[in-house]
Amino acid sequence: MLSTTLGPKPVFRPDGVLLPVQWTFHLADTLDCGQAFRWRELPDKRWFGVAGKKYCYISQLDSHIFLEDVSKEDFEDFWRVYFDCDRDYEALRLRFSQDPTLKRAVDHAPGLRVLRQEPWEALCSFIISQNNNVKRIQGIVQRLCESFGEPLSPGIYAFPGPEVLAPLTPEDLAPLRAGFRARYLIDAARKVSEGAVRLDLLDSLPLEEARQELMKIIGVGIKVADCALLYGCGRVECVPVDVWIRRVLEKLFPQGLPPCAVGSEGLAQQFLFHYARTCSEAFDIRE
DNA sequence: AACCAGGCGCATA
DNA sequence: TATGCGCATGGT
Repeated sequence: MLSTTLGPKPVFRPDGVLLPVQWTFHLADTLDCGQAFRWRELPDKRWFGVAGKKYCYISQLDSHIFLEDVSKEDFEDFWRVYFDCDRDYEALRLRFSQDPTLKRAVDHAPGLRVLRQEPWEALCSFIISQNNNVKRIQGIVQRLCESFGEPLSPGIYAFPGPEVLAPLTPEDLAPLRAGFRARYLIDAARKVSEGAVRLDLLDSLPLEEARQELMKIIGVGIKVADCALLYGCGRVECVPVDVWIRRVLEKLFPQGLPPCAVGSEGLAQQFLFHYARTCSEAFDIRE
């Protein structure tokens, strides 16, 4: 599904980068659908977010997405991958539309994209996500970055690396108010920084081995592992099953996801997750 | 004031 | 293998 025939190319200008909306890219659906936790919509409707060691302001225009003050180099080296720009989402939409139920989910948010985040950042974010809600996940991640992340610009902080968190204690993390998840973050940081868990192998390992590698970490079960693999390693064949997806699968796909989703099940999952959460009466999956 | 939130670890059978 | 419970915190 990777394609070089995406149509209009990005336009590089001195004041930023323009992405054609023919790529099917909707900011709100993509940045506020529970896959990343560092994006905020500002009062002027721009979105601001930090990812890795980069940050940017983005806005949704009629025919383009505008990445403010982003250089061609930063786009090519970072945001292009982050925003999954080399995937043909129009072709994906057509393929998923072969199944009537999946089509409804895709039509509900056709501009939804699955972001390719940093593995460590995705891992930590979804450790924090367990038995938690999106608002509080966002708050904990923000305090984590403000407390321990490298300053990129006044008031803007990178996500702290594993080597920063590894020597800390749960008491050090108390200001995050992460609760029982604090010791999970520290265990993850220690094992990753010591090399006991190898994040660099996750995109090439067979899926089950990649899962087991992540599940060496206390507080990482199959769901958190699958989230790290899908959102942090581009493993789009991987389906994190949370309570929402479990209900969707039970009610709508008792035989499993349809053939048109094979190989991209994780992407299908994201459309279904978003549809179930924002349009539950259509699915009728609540009791 | 219980119950829930993109789960997981542990005890028990 | 399969349940059920507690877990920190904060919002309804």
